Amino acid sequence: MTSTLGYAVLGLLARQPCSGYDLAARLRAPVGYYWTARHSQVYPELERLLRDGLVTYRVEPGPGPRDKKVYAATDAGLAALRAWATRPPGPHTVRDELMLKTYALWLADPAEAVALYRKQADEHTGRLAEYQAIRRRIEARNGGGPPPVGSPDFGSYATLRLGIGHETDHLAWCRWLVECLETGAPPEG
Amino acid sequence: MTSTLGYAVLGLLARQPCSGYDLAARLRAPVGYYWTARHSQVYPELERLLRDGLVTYRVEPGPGPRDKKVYAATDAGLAALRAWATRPPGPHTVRDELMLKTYALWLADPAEAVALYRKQADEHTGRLAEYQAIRRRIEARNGGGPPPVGSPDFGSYATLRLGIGHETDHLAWCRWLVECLETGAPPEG
DNA sequence: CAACTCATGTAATGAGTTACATGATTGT
DNA sequence: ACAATCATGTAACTCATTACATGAGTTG
Repeated sequence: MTSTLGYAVLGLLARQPCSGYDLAARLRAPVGYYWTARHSQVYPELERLLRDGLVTYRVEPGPGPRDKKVYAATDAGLAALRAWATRPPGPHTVRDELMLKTYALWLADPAEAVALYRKQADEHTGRLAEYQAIRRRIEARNGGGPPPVGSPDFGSYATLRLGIGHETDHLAWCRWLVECLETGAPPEG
Repeated sequence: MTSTLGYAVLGLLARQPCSGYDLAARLRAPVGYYWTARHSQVYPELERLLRDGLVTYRVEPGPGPRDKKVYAATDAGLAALRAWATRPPGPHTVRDELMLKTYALWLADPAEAVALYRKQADEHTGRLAEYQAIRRRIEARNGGGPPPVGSPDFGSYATLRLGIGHETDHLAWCRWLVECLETGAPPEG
Protein backbone atom coordinates (compact mmCIF):
# COMPACT_ATOMS: atom_id res chain seq x y z
CA MET A 1 0.00 0.00 0.00
CA THR A 2 2.62 2.54 1.12
CA SER A 3 4.94 3.70 -1.67
CA THR A 4 8.73 3.38 -1.60
CA LEU A 5 8.93 7.12 -0.99
CA GLY A 6 6.75 6.58 2.08
CA TYR A 7 9.28 4.13 3.48
CA ALA A 8 12.12 6.49 2.65
CA VAL A 9 10.36 9.13 4.75
CA LEU A 10 9.66 6.64 7.57
CA GLY A 11 13.31 5.57 7.51
CA LEU A 12 14.34 9.15 8.23
CA LEU A 13 11.62 9.84 10.81
CA ALA A 14 12.47 6.61 12.67
CA ARG A 15 15.82 8.18 13.52
CA GLN A 16 14.85 11.77 14.09
CA PRO A 17 11.47 13.55 14.10
CA CYS A 18 11.53 16.55 11.78
CA SER A 19 9.52 18.83 9.48
CA GLY A 20 8.54 18.26 5.86
CA TYR A 21 11.08 20.91 4.95
CA ASP A 22 13.86 18.99 6.71
CA LEU A 23 12.81 15.72 5.05
CA ALA A 24 12.85 17.40 1.64
CA ALA A 25 16.35 18.73 2.37
CA ARG A 26 17.62 15.24 3.29
CA LEU A 27 16.00 13.69 0.21
CA ARG A 28 17.33 16.37 -2.14
CA ALA A 29 20.03 15.25 -4.59
CA PRO A 30 22.89 14.67 -4.00
CA VAL A 31 22.29 14.54 -0.22
CA GLY A 32 19.75 11.74 -0.67
CA TYR A 33 22.17 8.97 -1.59
CA TYR A 34 19.79 6.12 -2.48
CA TRP A 35 16.48 7.90 -2.95
CA THR A 36 15.66 11.48 -3.90
CA ALA A 37 12.49 13.58 -3.84
CA ARG A 38 11.40 17.22 -3.99
CA HIS A 39 9.32 19.01 -1.42
CA SER A 40 6.33 18.89 -3.79
CA GLN A 41 6.42 15.11 -3.41
CA VAL A 42 7.21 15.05 0.31
CA TYR A 43 4.24 17.11 1.57
CA PRO A 44 1.52 15.01 -0.13
CA GLU A 45 3.34 11.83 0.98
CA LEU A 46 3.28 13.00 4.61
CA GLU A 47 -0.48 13.54 4.23
CA ARG A 48 -0.89 9.93 3.07
CA LEU A 49 1.26 8.56 5.92
CA LEU A 50 -0.76 10.66 8.37
CA ARG A 51 -4.04 9.35 6.95
CA ASP A 52 -2.73 5.77 7.33
CA GLY A 53 -1.68 6.45 10.93
CA LEU A 54 2.03 5.81 10.27
CA VAL A 55 3.15 9.29 11.36
CA THR A 56 1.90 12.06 13.69
CA TYR A 57 2.93 15.68 14.05
CA ARG A 58 2.94 18.48 16.54
CA VAL A 59 2.94 22.15 15.54
CA GLU A 60 5.88 24.32 16.57
CA PRO A 61 6.60 27.99 15.84
CA GLY A 62 9.29 28.35 13.19
CA PRO A 63 11.83 31.11 12.58
CA GLY A 64 9.96 32.11 9.39
CA PRO A 65 6.39 33.42 9.08
CA ARG A 66 4.89 29.91 9.13
CA ASP A 67 4.54 27.38 11.90
CA LYS A 68 6.27 24.09 11.29
CA LYS A 69 4.83 20.61 11.66
CA VAL A 70 7.33 18.31 13.34
CA TYR A 71 6.51 14.79 12.17
CA ALA A 72 7.40 11.57 13.99
CA ALA A 73 6.86 7.88 13.16
CA THR A 74 4.11 6.19 15.20
CA ASP A 75 4.42 2.64 16.58
CA ALA A 76 2.40 1.47 13.56
CA GLY A 77 4.84 3.34 11.32
CA LEU A 78 7.88 1.68 12.92
CA ALA A 79 6.22 -1.73 12.64
CA ALA A 80 5.44 -1.15 8.93
CA LEU A 81 9.04 -0.05 8.31
CA ARG A 82 10.46 -3.06 10.18
CA ALA A 83 8.32 -5.49 8.16
CA TRP A 84 9.13 -3.76 4.85
CA ALA A 85 12.90 -3.82 5.53
CA THR A 86 13.16 -7.59 5.00
CA ARG A 87 10.56 -8.02 2.24
CA PRO A 88 12.23 -8.79 -1.10
CA PRO A 89 12.61 -5.59 -3.15
CA GLY A 90 10.97 -5.16 -6.54
CA PRO A 91 13.11 -5.56 -9.70
CA HIS A 92 16.02 -3.13 -9.60
CA THR A 93 15.57 -0.84 -12.61
CA VAL A 94 18.75 0.91 -13.59
CA ARG A 95 18.71 4.28 -15.35
CA ASP A 96 22.32 5.29 -15.91
CA GLU A 97 22.76 8.00 -18.52
CA LEU A 98 26.58 7.83 -18.37
CA MET A 99 26.56 4.09 -19.17
CA LEU A 100 24.36 4.82 -22.16
CA LYS A 101 26.91 7.39 -23.31
CA THR A 102 29.72 4.88 -22.76
CA TYR A 103 27.80 2.40 -24.89
CA ALA A 104 27.98 4.93 -27.75
CA LEU A 105 31.59 5.90 -26.98
CA TRP A 106 33.03 4.14 -30.05
CA LEU A 107 31.41 6.89 -32.18
CA ALA A 108 32.64 9.82 -30.10
CA ASP A 109 35.56 12.21 -30.38
CA PRO A 110 38.31 10.76 -28.10
CA ALA A 111 39.57 14.16 -26.86
CA GLU A 112 36.08 15.24 -25.82
CA ALA A 113 35.53 11.85 -24.19
CA VAL A 114 38.73 12.16 -22.16
CA ALA A 115 37.49 15.49 -20.80
CA LEU A 116 34.15 13.94 -19.84
CA TYR A 117 35.61 10.93 -17.99
CA ARG A 118 38.30 13.01 -16.29
CA LYS A 119 35.56 15.22 -14.88
CA GLN A 120 33.64 12.15 -13.76
CA ALA A 121 36.79 10.83 -12.05
CA ASP A 122 37.13 14.14 -10.18
CA GLU A 123 33.54 13.93 -8.97
CA HIS A 124 34.09 10.37 -7.73
CA THR A 125 37.27 11.45 -5.92
CA GLY A 126 35.31 14.21 -4.17
CA ARG A 127 32.45 11.95 -3.13
CA LEU A 128 34.89 9.26 -1.96
CA ALA A 129 36.62 11.72 0.37
CA GLU A 130 33.24 12.89 1.64
CA TYR A 131 32.01 9.35 2.34
CA GLN A 132 35.22 8.39 4.10
CA ALA A 133 34.90 11.46 6.32
CA ILE A 134 31.38 10.37 7.29
CA ARG A 135 32.66 6.85 7.93
CA ARG A 136 35.37 8.13 10.26
CA ARG A 137 32.76 10.25 12.06
CA ILE A 138 30.53 7.22 12.60
CA GLU A 139 33.46 5.06 13.73
CA ALA A 140 34.64 7.80 16.10
CA ARG A 141 31.35 7.86 17.97
CA ASN A 142 31.38 4.05 18.19
CA GLY A 143 34.72 3.53 19.87
CA GLY A 144 36.75 3.68 16.65
CA GLY A 145 35.06 0.61 15.13
CA PRO A 146 31.86 -0.35 13.29
CA PRO A 147 28.61 0.43 15.16
CA PRO A 148 26.55 -2.40 16.73
CA VAL A 149 24.06 -4.12 14.41
CA GLY A 150 20.98 -2.93 16.33
CA SER A 151 21.80 0.79 16.26
CA PRO A 152 20.62 3.30 13.60
CA ASP A 153 24.29 3.99 12.88
CA PHE A 154 24.63 0.44 11.56
CA GLY A 155 22.14 1.18 8.77
CA SER A 156 24.14 4.26 7.82
CA TYR A 157 27.44 2.39 8.09
CA ALA A 158 26.31 -0.52 5.90
CA THR A 159 25.00 1.72 3.11
CA LEU A 160 28.05 3.94 3.38
CA ARG A 161 30.33 0.92 3.01
CA LEU A 162 28.71 0.03 -0.30
CA GLY A 163 28.85 3.67 -1.36
CA ILE A 164 32.61 3.78 -0.72
CA GLY A 165 33.09 0.56 -2.71
CA HIS A 166 30.97 1.98 -5.50
CA GLU A 167 32.95 5.23 -5.74
CA THR A 168 36.30 3.43 -5.56
CA ASP A 169 35.21 1.15 -8.38
CA HIS A 170 33.87 3.92 -10.58
CA LEU A 171 37.02 5.95 -10.06
CA ALA A 172 39.29 3.11 -11.16
CA TRP A 173 37.03 2.48 -14.14
CA CYS A 174 37.12 6.14 -15.24
CA ARG A 175 40.91 6.15 -15.04
CA TRP A 176 41.08 2.93 -17.07
CA LEU A 177 38.81 4.47 -19.74
CA VAL A 178 40.89 7.66 -19.93
CA GLU A 179 44.01 5.55 -20.43
CA CYS A 180 42.28 3.58 -23.21
CA LEU A 181 41.22 6.78 -24.95
CA GLU A 182 44.61 8.46 -24.62
CA THR A 183 46.77 5.57 -25.79
CA GLY A 184 44.19 4.55 -28.40
CA ALA A 185 44.30 0.94 -27.20
CA PRO A 186 43.02 -0.66 -24.01
CA PRO A 187 45.69 -2.08 -21.69
CA GLU A 188 45.48 -5.80 -20.92
CA GLY A 189 43.67 -6.98 -17.74
CA MET B 1 15.38 18.09 -27.49
CA THR B 2 15.66 14.30 -27.84
CA SER B 3 15.02 12.40 -24.61
CA THR B 4 17.47 9.99 -22.99
CA LEU B 5 15.28 7.13 -24.17
CA GLY B 6 15.70 8.45 -27.71
CA TYR B 7 19.49 8.18 -27.38
CA ALA B 8 19.15 4.70 -25.88
CA VAL B 9 17.24 3.69 -29.01
CA LEU B 10 19.76 5.41 -31.30
CA GLY B 11 22.61 3.65 -29.47
CA LEU B 12 21.07 0.30 -30.36
CA LEU B 13 20.12 1.23 -33.94
CA ALA B 14 23.64 2.57 -34.59
CA ARG B 15 24.91 -1.01 -34.20
CA GLN B 16 22.11 -2.95 -35.82
CA PRO B 17 18.94 -1.85 -37.65
CA CYS B 18 15.91 -3.58 -36.14
CA SER B 19 12.18 -3.37 -35.42
CA GLY B 20 10.40 -1.66 -32.53
CA TYR B 21 9.69 -5.10 -31.15
CA ASP B 22 13.38 -5.98 -31.14
CA LEU B 23 14.27 -2.67 -29.49
CA ALA B 24 11.67 -3.26 -26.80
CA ALA B 25 13.13 -6.73 -26.19
CA ARG B 26 16.64 -5.33 -25.78
CA LEU B 27 15.42 -2.58 -23.46
CA ARG B 28 13.35 -4.95 -21.34
CA ALA B 29 14.62 -5.60 -17.80
CA PRO B 30 16.94 -7.26 -16.98
CA VAL B 31 18.33 -7.45 -20.52
CA GLY B 32 18.57 -3.65 -20.68
CA TYR B 33 21.45 -3.19 -18.27
CA TYR B 34 21.65 0.61 -17.96
CA TRP B 35 18.28 1.71 -19.33
CA THR B 36 14.94 -0.06 -19.54
CA ALA B 37 11.68 0.67 -21.38
CA ARG B 38 8.47 -1.10 -22.40
CA HIS B 39 7.17 -1.40 -25.92
CA SER B 40 4.47 1.17 -25.09
CA GLN B 41 7.27 3.70 -24.66
CA VAL B 42 9.39 2.52 -27.58
CA TYR B 43 6.81 2.91 -30.36
CA PRO B 44 5.92 6.55 -29.64
CA GLU B 45 9.64 7.33 -29.20
CA LEU B 46 10.39 5.90 -32.67
CA GLU B 47 7.65 8.19 -34.06
CA ARG B 48 9.38 11.20 -32.51
CA LEU B 49 12.82 10.16 -33.82
CA LEU B 50 11.28 9.66 -37.27
CA ARG B 51 9.63 13.10 -37.18
CA ASP B 52 13.03 14.62 -36.24
CA GLY B 53 14.76 12.76 -39.10
CA LEU B 54 17.07 10.78 -36.79
CA VAL B 55 15.81 7.38 -37.96
CA THR B 56 14.19 5.87 -41.09
CA TYR B 57 12.47 2.57 -41.67
CA ARG B 58 11.66 0.15 -44.42
CA VAL B 59 8.71 -2.24 -44.25
CA GLU B 60 9.40 -5.96 -44.33
CA PRO B 61 7.01 -8.92 -44.12
CA GLY B 62 7.17 -10.54 -40.69
CA PRO B 63 6.53 -14.13 -39.58
CA GLY B 64 3.38 -12.98 -37.75
CA PRO B 65 0.24 -11.40 -39.24
CA ARG B 66 1.76 -7.92 -39.29
CA ASP B 67 4.49 -6.38 -41.40
CA LYS B 68 7.48 -5.16 -39.45
CA LYS B 69 9.16 -1.80 -39.71
CA VAL B 70 12.93 -2.19 -39.68
CA TYR B 71 14.35 1.05 -38.31
CA ALA B 72 17.88 2.36 -38.89
CA ALA B 73 19.72 5.47 -37.69
CA THR B 74 20.16 8.19 -40.32
CA ASP B 75 23.38 10.22 -40.72
CA ALA B 76 21.70 12.97 -38.71
CA GLY B 77 20.85 10.37 -36.06
CA LEU B 78 24.44 9.15 -35.82
CA ALA B 79 25.71 12.74 -35.62
CA ALA B 80 23.25 13.53 -32.82
CA LEU B 81 24.31 10.39 -30.92
CA ARG B 82 28.01 11.17 -31.39
CA ALA B 83 27.56 14.72 -30.05
CA TRP B 84 25.41 13.56 -27.11
CA ALA B 85 27.94 10.88 -26.09
CA THR B 86 30.45 13.42 -24.78
CA ARG B 87 28.04 16.03 -23.40
CA PRO B 88 28.07 16.05 -19.58
CA PRO B 89 25.22 13.91 -18.24
CA GLY B 90 22.48 15.36 -16.05
CA PRO B 91 22.60 14.77 -12.28
CA HIS B 92 22.69 11.04 -11.56
CA THR B 93 19.53 10.28 -9.57
CA VAL B 94 19.77 7.05 -7.66
CA ARG B 95 16.67 5.02 -6.74
CA ASP B 96 17.86 1.97 -4.87
CA GLU B 97 15.13 0.27 -2.87
CA LEU B 98 17.53 -2.25 -1.31
CA MET B 99 19.75 0.53 0.07
CA LEU B 100 16.67 2.11 1.63
CA LYS B 101 15.89 -1.21 3.27
CA THR B 102 19.48 -1.49 4.47
CA TYR B 103 19.17 1.98 5.97
CA ALA B 104 16.29 0.63 8.09
CA LEU B 105 18.06 -2.67 8.82
CA TRP B 106 18.80 -1.84 12.46
CA LEU B 107 15.03 -2.24 13.13
CA ALA B 108 14.62 -5.54 11.30
CA ASP B 109 14.56 -9.17 12.38
CA PRO B 110 18.15 -10.50 11.82
CA ALA B 111 17.07 -13.98 10.65
CA GLU B 112 14.74 -12.54 7.99
CA ALA B 113 17.45 -10.10 6.96
CA VAL B 114 19.99 -12.91 6.51
CA ALA B 115 17.56 -14.66 4.14
CA LEU B 116 17.10 -11.46 2.14
CA TYR B 117 20.82 -10.70 1.70
CA ARG B 118 21.70 -14.32 0.97
CA LYS B 119 19.18 -14.27 -1.88
CA GLN B 120 20.67 -11.00 -3.11
CA ALA B 121 24.14 -12.57 -3.02
CA ASP B 122 22.88 -15.48 -5.14
CA GLU B 123 21.46 -13.10 -7.73
CA HIS B 124 24.75 -11.22 -7.92
CA THR B 125 26.65 -14.50 -8.34
CA GLY B 126 24.37 -15.41 -11.25
CA ARG B 127 24.72 -12.07 -12.99
CA LEU B 128 28.48 -12.07 -12.45
CA ALA B 129 28.82 -15.42 -14.22
CA GLU B 130 26.59 -14.16 -17.04
CA TYR B 131 28.61 -10.96 -17.51
CA GLN B 132 31.91 -12.82 -17.48
CA ALA B 133 30.59 -15.18 -20.17
CA ILE B 134 29.70 -12.17 -22.36
CA ARG B 135 33.13 -10.70 -21.67
CA ARG B 136 34.86 -13.89 -22.83
CA ARG B 137 32.66 -13.92 -25.95
CA ILE B 138 33.68 -10.35 -26.81
CA GLU B 139 37.36 -11.06 -26.13
CA ALA B 140 37.19 -14.25 -28.22
CA ARG B 141 36.05 -12.37 -31.33
CA ASN B 142 38.79 -9.76 -30.78
CA GLY B 143 41.82 -12.02 -30.70
CA GLY B 144 41.49 -12.90 -27.01
CA GLY B 145 41.94 -9.32 -25.80
CA PRO B 146 39.96 -6.09 -25.41
CA PRO B 147 38.35 -4.74 -28.61
CA PRO B 148 39.79 -1.63 -30.36
CA VAL B 149 38.52 1.72 -29.05
CA GLY B 150 36.74 2.65 -32.30
CA SER B 151 34.62 -0.50 -32.60
CA PRO B 152 31.06 -0.96 -31.23
CA ASP B 153 32.41 -3.83 -29.14
CA PHE B 154 34.47 -1.35 -27.16
CA GLY B 155 31.32 0.38 -25.92
CA SER B 156 29.94 -2.97 -24.80
CA TYR B 157 33.25 -4.00 -23.25
CA ALA B 158 33.66 -0.78 -21.27
CA THR B 159 30.13 -0.92 -19.80
CA LEU B 160 30.49 -4.64 -19.12
CA ARG B 161 33.73 -4.02 -17.24
CA LEU B 162 31.96 -1.67 -14.85
CA GLY B 163 29.08 -4.12 -14.53
CA ILE B 164 31.48 -6.89 -13.49
CA GLY B 165 33.11 -4.60 -10.92
CA HIS B 166 29.68 -3.62 -9.66
CA GLU B 167 28.50 -7.21 -9.20
CA THR B 168 31.76 -8.28 -7.55
CA ASP B 169 31.48 -5.40 -5.13
CA HIS B 170 27.84 -6.00 -4.28
CA LEU B 171 28.49 -9.70 -3.75
CA ALA B 172 31.31 -9.05 -1.26
CA TRP B 173 29.13 -6.49 0.51
CA CYS B 174 26.19 -8.92 0.82
CA ARG B 175 28.48 -11.56 2.29
CA TRP B 176 29.89 -9.04 4.76
CA LEU B 177 26.37 -8.04 5.84
CA VAL B 178 25.32 -11.66 6.30
CA GLU B 179 28.36 -12.23 8.50
CA CYS B 180 27.50 -9.14 10.55
CA LEU B 181 23.94 -10.31 11.06
CA GLU B 182 24.91 -13.89 11.92
CA THR B 183 27.65 -13.11 14.41
CA GLY B 184 25.72 -10.12 15.78
CA ALA B 185 28.77 -7.91 15.45
CA PRO B 186 30.53 -6.50 12.37
CA PRO B 187 34.07 -7.78 11.74
CA GLU B 188 36.80 -5.14 11.67
CA GLY B 189 37.93 -3.66 8.32
C1' DC C 1 18.93 46.24 -1.07
C1' DA C 2 19.47 41.68 -2.96
C1' DA C 3 19.88 36.99 -2.20
C1' DC C 4 19.30 33.14 0.78
C1' DT C 5 17.12 30.21 4.40
C1' DC C 6 13.04 28.51 6.55
C1' DA C 7 8.41 26.76 5.76
C1' DT C 8 4.21 24.83 3.41
C1' DG C 9 1.43 24.04 0.02
C1' DT C 10 -0.84 23.49 -5.28
C1' DA C 11 -0.88 23.08 -10.49
C1' DA C 12 0.83 21.80 -14.83
C1' DT C 13 3.63 18.91 -17.33
C1' DG C 14 6.42 14.95 -18.52
C1' DA C 15 8.12 10.20 -17.93
C1' DG C 16 7.03 5.50 -17.11
C1' DT C 17 3.93 1.35 -16.02
C1' DT C 18 -0.07 -1.37 -16.58
C1' DA C 19 -3.72 -2.74 -19.12
C1' DC C 20 -6.44 -3.04 -23.54
C1' DA C 21 -6.56 -4.74 -28.34
C1' DT C 22 -5.52 -7.94 -32.36
C1' DG C 23 -3.91 -12.17 -34.77
C1' DA C 24 -0.89 -15.68 -37.63
C1' DT C 25 2.80 -19.07 -36.88
C1' DT C 26 5.54 -22.25 -34.17
C1' DG C 27 6.62 -25.36 -30.48
C1' DT C 28 4.98 -28.63 -26.49
C1' DA D 1 -5.55 -27.65 -27.23
C1' DC D 2 -2.45 -24.31 -25.05
C1' DA D 3 1.09 -21.25 -24.60
C1' DA D 4 4.67 -18.60 -26.43
C1' DT D 5 6.76 -15.69 -30.01
C1' DC D 6 6.39 -12.08 -33.29
C1' DA D 7 4.50 -7.53 -34.19
C1' DT D 8 2.31 -2.88 -33.52
C1' DG D 9 -0.25 0.24 -31.54
C1' DT D 10 -3.51 3.12 -27.79
C1' DA D 11 -5.51 4.46 -23.16
C1' DA D 12 -5.56 5.00 -18.30
C1' DC D 13 -2.97 5.64 -14.55
C1' DT D 14 0.88 6.61 -11.31
C1' DC D 15 5.19 8.69 -10.24
C1' DA D 16 8.33 12.64 -10.53
C1' DT D 17 9.84 17.35 -12.06
C1' DT D 18 9.15 22.09 -12.84
C1' DA D 19 6.83 26.04 -11.94
C1' DC D 20 3.49 28.94 -9.21
C1' DA D 21 2.49 31.17 -4.74
C1' DT D 22 3.58 33.53 -0.20
C1' DG D 23 6.42 35.90 3.33
C1' DA D 24 9.33 36.92 7.74
C1' DG D 25 14.14 36.81 9.29
C1' DT D 26 19.16 36.67 8.34
C1' DT D 27 23.48 37.44 5.84
C1' DG D 28 26.50 39.92 2.57
